Formats: sequence, structure tokens, C-alpha cells
Amino acid sequence: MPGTQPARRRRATERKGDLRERAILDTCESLLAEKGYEAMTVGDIAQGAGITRGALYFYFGSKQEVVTALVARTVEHLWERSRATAESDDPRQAIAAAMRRTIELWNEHGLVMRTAIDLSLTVPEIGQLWSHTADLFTGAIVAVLERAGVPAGGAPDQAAAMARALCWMIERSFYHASQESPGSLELASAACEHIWLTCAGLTRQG
Amino acid sequence: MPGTQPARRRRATERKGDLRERAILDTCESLLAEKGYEAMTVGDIAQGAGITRGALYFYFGSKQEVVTALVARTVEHLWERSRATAESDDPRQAIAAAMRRTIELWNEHGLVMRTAIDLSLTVPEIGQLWSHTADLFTGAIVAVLERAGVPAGGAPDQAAAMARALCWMIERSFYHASQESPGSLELASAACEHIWLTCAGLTRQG
DNA sequence: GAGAAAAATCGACATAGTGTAGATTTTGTG
DNA sequence: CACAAAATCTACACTATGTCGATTTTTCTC
Repeated sequence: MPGTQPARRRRATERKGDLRERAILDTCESLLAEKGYEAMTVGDIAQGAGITRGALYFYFGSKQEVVTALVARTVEHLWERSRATAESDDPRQAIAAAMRRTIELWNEHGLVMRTAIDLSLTVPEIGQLWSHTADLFTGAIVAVLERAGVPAGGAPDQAAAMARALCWMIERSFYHASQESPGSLELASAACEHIWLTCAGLTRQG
Repeated sequence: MPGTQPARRRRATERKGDLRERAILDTCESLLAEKGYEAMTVGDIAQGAGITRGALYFYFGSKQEVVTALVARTVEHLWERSRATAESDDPRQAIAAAMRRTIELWNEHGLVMRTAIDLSLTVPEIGQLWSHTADLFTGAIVAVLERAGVPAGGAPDQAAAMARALCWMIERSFYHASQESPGSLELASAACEHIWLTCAGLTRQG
């Protein structure tokens, strides 16, 4: 079962199968955009990748596994990008930077991210992947809130609980906005940013 | 196609079919709790309702239609409850009341609400139902924010945009919390309430 | 309460998609 | 080259869906 274990890859030459695997994932992403998860069949993916259904089952055990691998690939990318971002010391700047990065990520990978969210309930592995991603994001929000002076702790008015709610707010706002126009993404982002700032006690009028 | 048009009901005596229709919806709800949407088959629902698949198709054209009707029934109930609630003049009280009511609704109907959210993308009719529900809720938040002094308007720091983000925050927080324990629902609710209050400028320290 | 119209139910069929298995071809390696 | 591993194909069995025509049951009307 390739696709589940990307480890044990200590081979210099790239197998033909690696090519195919990537082709399958790429095709899957296209089809997801074109016809959506439900309508997309294993036969469609195979055809798009230039093989038969039978051959596809050599790589992945089901449509769900294909999509899981696609989500894993995408989410890996998100994590990398997050790790590579230097956190600012100034909370205001940190928030602005985080929101800017979030817009980029949703613009580039919105489709797969939405798919991951939709399938989180149905496909446990995707659920884990995504909930881990959310945890990372929540952690970043906690850090910013605390540096801005919000007390640490899990009570409703302390950083951890607030960060969790803010994380869901951002997820859902972007989920919906990214289905509409890039413009509405900007607007949603600005609204989320303002609320985040307010929660951190960083708005002028407060 | 019954189940789509609950109008034109000007009949005193209750048809036998109305009974069955309700039995189908009830069974569907049970099965949803038991095995989830995907695993639940049309045959299962029919069996639970005491008829054959063929007979079920007399009432509903597909599994999706059954679930849509179930969501419609539930959502109708939500709307009624909302309409029946008197809005307080004091924003603080209004917010507290809204959150209390929201907890009740999720405790009672969490399963169907989660299902509605999950299927919003896949089943357009459910999407409409749910987005209308979200609009109602957003409207209520707007009203409270404005009464608390937040300027009206669609800019990121004005009532409409903020209310939308807050609505998604609440939806998503409850969605997740209601999958866990009633306790985590309370916590999530308290966090959302605190953020809402903060956005309305109603917290002491601000 | 008898009979006709409408409502409800059934069983059988056709279709579409899934996953599996065995045979076969391609590819890399000593 | 020969042989093992990788990759691919075709055919099959299974499950669930949705449709149809025939049949039975309910309901309405006089």
C-alpha cells in the first residue's frame, strides 16, 4: 500500500511508479475542481492518469486513500510554509502577517483545504491531518494573544479557549469566502483580523 | 413527490402516508446517529420504517431527499424557536440569552445540524436551508452589535462583516464541541460569548 | 357499504461503481 | 541474458441505486 507510507524511500533513481503516483494525485486534484468529490469516480481518476482502474488499485486502495494522500501532500506544504515563517515580536505585525499568509494559502490550496474539511468526518485519517493543522494554527494564535497580554489558561476568557474559537472563526470564514471571489476572501480576512485584534486588546478605541 | 411540498395540505384526516413519512424521517434520524450518513443505505431506512425499498421510493426519490426532508423538519423547528424568543433591550442580556438558546438547540438537534452542515456542499437544497438559517442568526448578531454601539455597515470593522465572522465562529465551535461532551459545549459557548461581548465593546477591562 | 379512484406497496430488473484475483507485460539488476 | 520485482490489464463478483409494471390497500363518494 503505497501512498500511506512515504517513508522507506532511500532510492536514488525515481521509479516509474512515483511518476504515476504523482499523476494520480494531480488528476485527482483537477477532477475535484471539475466535478467535485462525490461525482468523481475511481475510473475517472485512472483514466485521467492514463491507466486502468485495476492499475490504480495497485497504488491506492480506494478513492478515499487517493484523496487522503492528496490532502497529506497539501497539508505537508502548509506546515512547511508555517515553519518557514519568522514570527514577529510585535503582536500587531504578527497578526497581520498571519492573516496575509492565510490568504495566500487559501488562494493556492483552497480547493484541497475545503475538501479536507468536508471529509474530516467521513475519513478519519483526513480528520486527523486537519485537526493537527488546526492545532498548529491555534497554537500560533495562543502565542500572539499571550504576548499581547491575554492571560494564559483554558477558561473562556483566557488565551487557549479564545484561540480555539478564533481558529474556527477563521477556518469557516475562509472556507466560505474562498468558494466565492478572491475579493470576498480579502474582506473575510479583514473582518477576522479586526476581531482577532479586538480580542487581543489592540484596537484604538477600546 | 411528497416530502418536497408540505403545502396544499388542506385535509382534515391524516393519510396513512403521512404516518409513514414521519416514520421514515424518524428512522433516518436514528440511523444517522447509529451508523452515519455514508453507511446508512436506502434499504436500511426502508427496513427501519417497516416497508421495502420500492415503497420508500414512493415517498422520496433518494437518500438525499430523505435527509433533506429531515433537515427541513429540524430547521423549521429552529426557526420557530427563534421567532418565539423575545429579544432583550440590553445587549448583554441579549447575548447571554442567545447563547443559552444556542446551547439548547445544539443539545437537542446537534446530530441533524451537523449533518446539515456536512451535506451543505453536496446537497444544494440543504445548503440553502442552512445558509438561510445562518443568515437569520447573523441578522440577530448584527442587531445586537449595533445596539451596543458598533457602527452599521459592511466594512471589516463594522457590524455586518463582524457578525458574519462571529456567526461562523459559533457554528464551527458548536459543531466540534457537540461531537464531544455537553461539558465542552458549555465551554465553547462561554468562549464564544466572551468574544462576542468583546467585539461589542462590553467587557470591563476594555 | 359497494364500487371506483387514488394511494401505497411489492418484487423484479437494469445500471453503475467498487474492490479483488490471476494472468501478463515491463523494468531494473546482477 | 535471465530472473525477480514492479506495473498493468482484463474479467469477475458484489453492493447499492433507481425504475417499472403489477398488485393490494385505503380512502372517498354516493
